[in-house]
Amino acid sequence: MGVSLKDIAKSAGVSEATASLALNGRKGVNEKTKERVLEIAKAMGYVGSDNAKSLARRKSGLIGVMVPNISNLFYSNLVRHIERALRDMGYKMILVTTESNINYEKEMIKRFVAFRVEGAIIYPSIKENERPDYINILRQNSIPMVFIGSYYPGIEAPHVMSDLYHGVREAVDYLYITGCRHFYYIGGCKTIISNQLKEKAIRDYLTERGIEFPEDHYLELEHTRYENAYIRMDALLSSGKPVDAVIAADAFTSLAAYNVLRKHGYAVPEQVSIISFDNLLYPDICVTRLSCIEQDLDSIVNCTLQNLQSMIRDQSDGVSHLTPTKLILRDTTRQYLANSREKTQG
Amino acid sequence: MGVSLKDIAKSAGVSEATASLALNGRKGVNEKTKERVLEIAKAMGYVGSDNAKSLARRKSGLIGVMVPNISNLFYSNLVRHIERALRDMGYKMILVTTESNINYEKEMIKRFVAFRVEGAIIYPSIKENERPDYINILRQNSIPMVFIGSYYPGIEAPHVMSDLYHGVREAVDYLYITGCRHFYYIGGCKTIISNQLKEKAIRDYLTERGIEFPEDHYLELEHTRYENAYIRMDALLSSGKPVDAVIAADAFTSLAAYNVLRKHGYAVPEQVSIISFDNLLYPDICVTRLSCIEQDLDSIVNCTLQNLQSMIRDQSDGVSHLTPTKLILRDTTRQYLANSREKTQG
DNA sequence: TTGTAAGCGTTATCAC
DNA sequence: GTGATAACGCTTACAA
Repeated sequence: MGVSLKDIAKSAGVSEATASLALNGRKGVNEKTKERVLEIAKAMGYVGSDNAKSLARRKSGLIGVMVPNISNLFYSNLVRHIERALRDMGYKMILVTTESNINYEKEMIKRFVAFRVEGAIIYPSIKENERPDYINILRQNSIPMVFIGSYYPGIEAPHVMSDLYHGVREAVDYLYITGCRHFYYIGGCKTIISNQLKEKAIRDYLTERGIEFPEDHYLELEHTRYENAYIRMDALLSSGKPVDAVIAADAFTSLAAYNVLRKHGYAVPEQVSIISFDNLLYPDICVTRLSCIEQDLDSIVNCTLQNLQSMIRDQSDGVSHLTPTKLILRDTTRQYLANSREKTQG
Repeated sequence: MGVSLKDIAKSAGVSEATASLALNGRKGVNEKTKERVLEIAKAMGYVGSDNAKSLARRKSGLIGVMVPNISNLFYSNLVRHIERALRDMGYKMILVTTESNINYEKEMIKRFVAFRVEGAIIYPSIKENERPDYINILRQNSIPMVFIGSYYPGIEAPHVMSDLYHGVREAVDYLYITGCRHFYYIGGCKTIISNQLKEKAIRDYLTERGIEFPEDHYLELEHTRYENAYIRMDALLSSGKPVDAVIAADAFTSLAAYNVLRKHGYAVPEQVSIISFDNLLYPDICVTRLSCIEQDLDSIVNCTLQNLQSMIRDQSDGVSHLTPTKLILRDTTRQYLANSREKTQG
């Protein structure tokens, strides 16, 4: 087994208590003794067991972070931001992924409890999740949690996410005033809250303008992969229905839309505009620089962690927060010419 | 604090020992008692503390996995493979990243020890690492480790990685027999073993053919980012030196090379061939489908874990292994015409 | 079938 | 300054 405090104490000829004080840099230890202990510890490669420390201190110093996967640049960026912030706060991150699988999600929630994390950050991703009460096991063990990016309704926990409703409205508005009238959204399942917000934003805006947004204009993807998006867009364009605006869930989905549109002979953005979510792929790498709705990761992460910290420290309830998005106009949207605008506010 | 075994035992009116037996599904417990305990545990949301279990059982069930970062598709894919395999083996993964920063790497090695992981999988990424002896702290705490993807010389531990030497030789051979004579490599620091292997492969092959591979044909990047690669390639082409073959460290580097070549008016692959490492970006998304040297992740991961498991179980030393790569020819290399080949074997 | 008690590696509270 | 000792939450002989 590993080197233990007992080994160090014995080797230094002191009690475990003294060795512990010395190793933790507490005062009240003779300088000589301290040096000797430290030296021996270093020589023997002693690293205290976090298990034992957690038990004895009654706190683990761990924060659980749950995301659907890490092969997606959006999540891995998010995780990176979180880890950096957590490190600054003196916490260690336990990262788990769910692959959007409800069984894994349940398992990982339990793992958080088993690890006795002091707080949990959860990115919801389960589609068919009418009863997400398995999450309440955190509450039963008095582990504070905050949703990030979206949330499951019915769970008492704050969420921190982009103001998708207004972000999408802003995008739709821009598309509208640059002349678009036939809108489509292509992205994830409607059962997920964040997608419902996007859909509602589009529908509300268009309804105010007297334009329909029929159910089938939301191209719902089981998985938001390039291939799936490609197939759906291909079917749509083959049907001959008019299209002049596409809002897409992420860069890959947008690229699929772009490629299909080109294949069918549409000019982007002259005939059809595309607005993507997230500002991730290096602009240079893509053929065309995507216009997009950028999320403010820094602000989302900071707010999430402030929430969590106050929940941990002050037993507070935490408070939900929406951070503003930013519409970035590049090559897949038409230019706005001031005099082309009929009416600005919806 | 969380719900503890004591709470369950008290609530069920049994001793902690009995509750423990029941919860772990051991035999020798009255069926009625067992049911009662289980029911109460479920109602109270009991999840045993892994800390306490690890201490009591003298094993943590944890495997530490260290990669430079997770925002890179290559690493996140690798991690995904590892996690899946680990799950099947009944281990829990502790994932940490180093950002290729030696201080973080040291910190994370210590964290592995502090967590009392049963084994460690390490992807080396530190450039200026003459004395990586901080890794020996694992050995001092008798934690088996295996390097994956590369290794640090001087550390007694097996490594599992692609046979880069022969993989690159195969690629260079293909380029040579399709007519290339002016080779460049663009990628990471030469101080990293895996890069040294690649360089040696190119130099050895070309030397055998009587072709020079001067030092400055290895375009060494501090960080293998798109932008950096773009700048270096741009400088090279501006210098007017002849180029007709580029081997690049990954998809982004290759894309940079491709874009710069096009910008300078070179036809790919007619005038210049490009071979990338790793088969990652969806072929459809890129303008041009990259020819590449594919690594066999499955085989690397399986071998790594078999190694680790036997080191844990049998205290064996583990054995290093090189897995073959596969040359995938697509649109950035010329076609091989049988009669154009002068001599096949190097 | 159940309970008692020792032990895992620490920290923390007291005496000394 | 230092050393016993209890406690943390659990497992596991061993006894009952």
